[in-house]
Amino acid sequence: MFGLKKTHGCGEVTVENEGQKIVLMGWVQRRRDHGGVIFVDLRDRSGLVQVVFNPEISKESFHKAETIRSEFVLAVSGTVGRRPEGTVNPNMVTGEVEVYAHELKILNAAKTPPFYIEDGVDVDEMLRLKYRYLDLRRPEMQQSLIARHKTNMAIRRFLDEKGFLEIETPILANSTPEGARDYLVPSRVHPGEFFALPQSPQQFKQILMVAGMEKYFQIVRCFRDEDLRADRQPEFTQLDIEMSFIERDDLLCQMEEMIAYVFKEVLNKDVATPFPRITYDEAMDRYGSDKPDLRFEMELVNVGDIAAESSFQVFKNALEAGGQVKGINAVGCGHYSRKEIDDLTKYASIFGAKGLAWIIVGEEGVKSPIAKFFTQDQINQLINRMNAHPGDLLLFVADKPSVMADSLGHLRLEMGKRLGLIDKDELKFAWVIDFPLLEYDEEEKRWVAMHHMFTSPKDEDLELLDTNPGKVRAKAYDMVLNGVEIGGGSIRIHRREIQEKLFKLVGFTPEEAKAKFGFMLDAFEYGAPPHGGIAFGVDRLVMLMLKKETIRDVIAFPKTQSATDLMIKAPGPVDQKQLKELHIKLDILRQNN
RNA sequence: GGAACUGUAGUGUAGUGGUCUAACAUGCCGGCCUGUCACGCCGGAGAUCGCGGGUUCGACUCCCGUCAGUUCCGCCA
Repeated sequence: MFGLKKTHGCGEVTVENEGQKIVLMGWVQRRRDHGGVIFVDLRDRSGLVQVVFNPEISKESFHKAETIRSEFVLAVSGTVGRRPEGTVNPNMVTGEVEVYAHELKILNAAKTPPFYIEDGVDVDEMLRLKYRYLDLRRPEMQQSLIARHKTNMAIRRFLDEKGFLEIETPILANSTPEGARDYLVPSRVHPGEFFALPQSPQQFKQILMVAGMEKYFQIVRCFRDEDLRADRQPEFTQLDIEMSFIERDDLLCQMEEMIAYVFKEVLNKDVATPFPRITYDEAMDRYGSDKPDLRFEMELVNVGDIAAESSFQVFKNALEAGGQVKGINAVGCGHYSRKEIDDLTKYASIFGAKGLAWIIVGEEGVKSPIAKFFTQDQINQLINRMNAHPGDLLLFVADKPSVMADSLGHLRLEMGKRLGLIDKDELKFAWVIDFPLLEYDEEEKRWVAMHHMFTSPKDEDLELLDTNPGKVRAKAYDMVLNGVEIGGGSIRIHRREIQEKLFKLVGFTPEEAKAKFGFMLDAFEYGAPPHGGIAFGVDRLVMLMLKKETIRDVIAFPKTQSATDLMIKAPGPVDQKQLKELHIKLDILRQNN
């Protein structure tokens, strides 16, 4: 094609190749023109190597090299040599060698890129996304996508060896009640009807169990039309898994093994198994979160009993209304200024806390606006309970349990960060188990499934379904890593009468249930095996493995927070003709259209 | 739907009411240079300060609105 064939990766040239004639192809990282000799760092996926253009070797190549610029695409044939003494570059993997160019072909010129193609860039994310093909040339980004590939491969290898089948399920599926907002796709053939893109292949994978596949997995795109976050994209990738004839602990063990395998294969890191298991109740109680970051302590301490004895009306009112009073000990933060504490109060209020009570523990008594409501004995009890010492700052939230947990739990994380208690290299896995089956939706005045409607109650809680649905625990579990939920699943209901009870509890009439899930109920009539599964967020998993702050950095073409693609400019308008074919009329006025 | 932060040459920043006729670095262009590797030296070009409105004698700077990006709340079984 070019009369040349690439023989080596730029980053793969070593002293072993000394004297060999090789052909490199790649992009110009940097040109250093010394007048009489030109150095070019050539880059491809494998790394960088220095190419030397010297008129004594090839006058023609030398003159061509005078015209090249950053990001030109070159083919270079040349001889590998050890660098002369004193010119070895220890900062470069290939720093001991260089390639003396005999022949240079400029495969393509390039405009000057809008930002530097190098790691650690501090460039507006808008630009990175608009020119994603340049952003992805950066070694850091290439390494991320390589690690993601390796993760996928390791997962497939592991599951294949364990007898799992990778089976594809439809992307054009249907809308299901509950859950996130759907992305809809109009049907041309059926005017007025719509497909929905799957929020997960939940129903298909259960059907596959009924179909006798026994062990299924899929690395699959899922879609949810909800607002974005650093760790949430409208389309994201799940590792979806389902197994028949297993119980919860079989699945948990296998998944631990799989995760340990992946971390070993991709990062060469040892992950200790089994993972600690913590119940939902305990997680909420001790950490104020159902995905606790176990890399540091600072647990929430219940001081309700002491607060009840005090004369602090705010605490007492909260308790009387069924709330809780808990605190954390921000060790060594006794020096915090009024403003710093005000900022923490503001932070707590984001999560609904109406206030933040504080006590600074000093050598000689405490400093606190609420101290006057407590006897000295009660203060001492608080200090003892919270294991506080002079110089510590105690922070308290009193509210209904959900608000208290949310605000104090987040405050715990914030203080953990500020105090440097979090070791970024640590990997703290845990299973959170025994989630509630249902939660009460105040707005809709009804029970809704916390996980989904096919999640099995725990056997010992079955009778509570009729008497106290809120107390029923589910055979549901989340895998948590460093305070991030990376996977979640459950053992499913496979008995019809329990399924019907569930539908009834969440307010589905038999007719509605049949309309929405009739195919599943039908399927379950034909011999559904006991089964259960789990789904991992692959983007989040890889993000954590690579210590990235956002899943955008491990997705090749992510969307902005307003769910647009800045490179391809999606979404965008379509022709009237297309809309007409789909029988769609817009009820908005669009200018210039 | 809401809150916060950000927006100034290609890029990253400085500039907080008046020599700002907008500075610095880097990149870019031209010249010189045979051992550099963030090469160096000399010279040059490059910005209607996101957009719209207002306050003011005067606005990059203050106010209001708007757009975009990011973070968070709501939302996300």
